[in-house]
Amino acid sequence: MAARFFNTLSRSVQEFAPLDPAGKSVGMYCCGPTVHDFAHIGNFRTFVFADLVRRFLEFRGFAVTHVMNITDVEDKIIRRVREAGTTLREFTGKYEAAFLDDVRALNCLPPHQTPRATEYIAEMVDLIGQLIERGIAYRAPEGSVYFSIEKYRGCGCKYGQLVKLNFDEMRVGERVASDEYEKESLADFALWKARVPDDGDVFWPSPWGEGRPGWHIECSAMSMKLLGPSFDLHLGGEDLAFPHHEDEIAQSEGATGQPFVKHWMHGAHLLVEGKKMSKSLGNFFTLRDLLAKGFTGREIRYLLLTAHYRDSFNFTIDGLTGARTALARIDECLAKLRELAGATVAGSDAAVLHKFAGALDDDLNISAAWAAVFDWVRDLNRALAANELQPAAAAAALGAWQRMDAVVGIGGKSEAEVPVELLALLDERNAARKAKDFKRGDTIRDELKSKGWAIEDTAKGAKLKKL
RNA sequence: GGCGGGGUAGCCAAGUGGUAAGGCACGGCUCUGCAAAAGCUGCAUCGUCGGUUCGAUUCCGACCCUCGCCUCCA
Repeated sequence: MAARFFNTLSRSVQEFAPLDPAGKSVGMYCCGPTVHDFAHIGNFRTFVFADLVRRFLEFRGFAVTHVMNITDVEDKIIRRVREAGTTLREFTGKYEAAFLDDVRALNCLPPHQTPRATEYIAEMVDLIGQLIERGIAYRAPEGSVYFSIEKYRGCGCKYGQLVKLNFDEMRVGERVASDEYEKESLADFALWKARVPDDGDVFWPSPWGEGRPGWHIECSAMSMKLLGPSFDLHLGGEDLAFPHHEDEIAQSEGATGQPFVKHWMHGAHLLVEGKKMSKSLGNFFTLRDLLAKGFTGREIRYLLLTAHYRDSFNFTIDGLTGARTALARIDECLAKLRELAGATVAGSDAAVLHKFAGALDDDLNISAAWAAVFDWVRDLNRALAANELQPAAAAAALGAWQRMDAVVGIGGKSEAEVPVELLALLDERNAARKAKDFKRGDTIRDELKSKGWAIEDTAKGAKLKKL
């Protein structure tokens, strides 16, 4: 079965087939962070979504080249650099490093390339030059360069591929910044922004004067440079569809005359505690905030991966607590399987993999995929409880889990090493219980608990588990 | 105003023209000296009103509510 994804271009679910004639290589670009602050949990939903797409394509045998840009020059960044009295590189470096730490904490596979906008200025200038040459872009008197949507349409290109636009009804220009009044048309957008005093040291030379690139041109220049003028897959948050991605298409196709991206996928936004995230509501969480509350990256990742990527999702602290319990259910089962399997080696249990992968083939139906996993866990638990599972079957189950986990990236909880002095306490409690000195036994149990370890009395004896 | 998503049990969330996956929470049971942990197990008629149909949560229409985009935004 082939993977089918919703393509924003066609507004329908269609089979994913890469441009590569061999059907093997996939070029995938995901709009990355603007590094002006710590990224929040909503941002990470998109990056975890992109990571899922990449992992699933790899699971399906594609050789994916994953590119994610770092936007390290932009209005907000420049303002904050000025306010902080620091340099661009120092300022953005801090948040870039934090971002990369955060995605690592969420167990996202590192993209193969993470280009910084400021290192591709030459490519952007080239691209703008091509657009000017083709008469699609123009230089305004103050030195900025704009993309003309009218001229672009005039050469037979279509503006409005991702979003149905009705320019007569659109409230175009209601929020246009005052420094953009030199545009010929309100719908035009900046490719190159002329240097202004507030930019400080942040500017580059260009044939049109000193300045800096517009936002949209970054992604066109970097994606085409690294993946070619036409590539397979472009992802981002749903808010980027218009204007950012629409403008990327216009700039790229306007310059090259070739189709830019075959398949566009957009992830829906996150609500937090039922509301749009905002600092005043107190529901604005960075990843760091959540880690500081004691939640782990895998719990957060799991929760972000419980809902379909095209539906808005309500992220709550209660949900995060529930995620912890749900993961423990999987962890417990895996631990029992490992114990039973021992050194036995076997292939992967095909039935669960088939269900799991089939669900994801269907436009990444992750909820159905999890249902397959939990049904499987329940069946295994039944067999384990009835002592009916053979070591070979346990090994096959673990093999299947390994393959599924390569997609969901939840991992297994690592078994914490029990300190020897606690093991001695455990032995003492066992002895006390054997002697029916339950009072002493319970005292030790409480003592262990206060040290962060719970006793689990199982049929095979007492075990310690880290709380 | 234009365009596009949603409304399924206490919460999160799949899905289907023939009476509804999974997870969390909750109840019951097993295990236990008691607990805890773990396991098993129980728990909904699908926003409202009409229509089509032998039959609709699933199709059509209207309405209500909600979220997003319309040049800061994952």
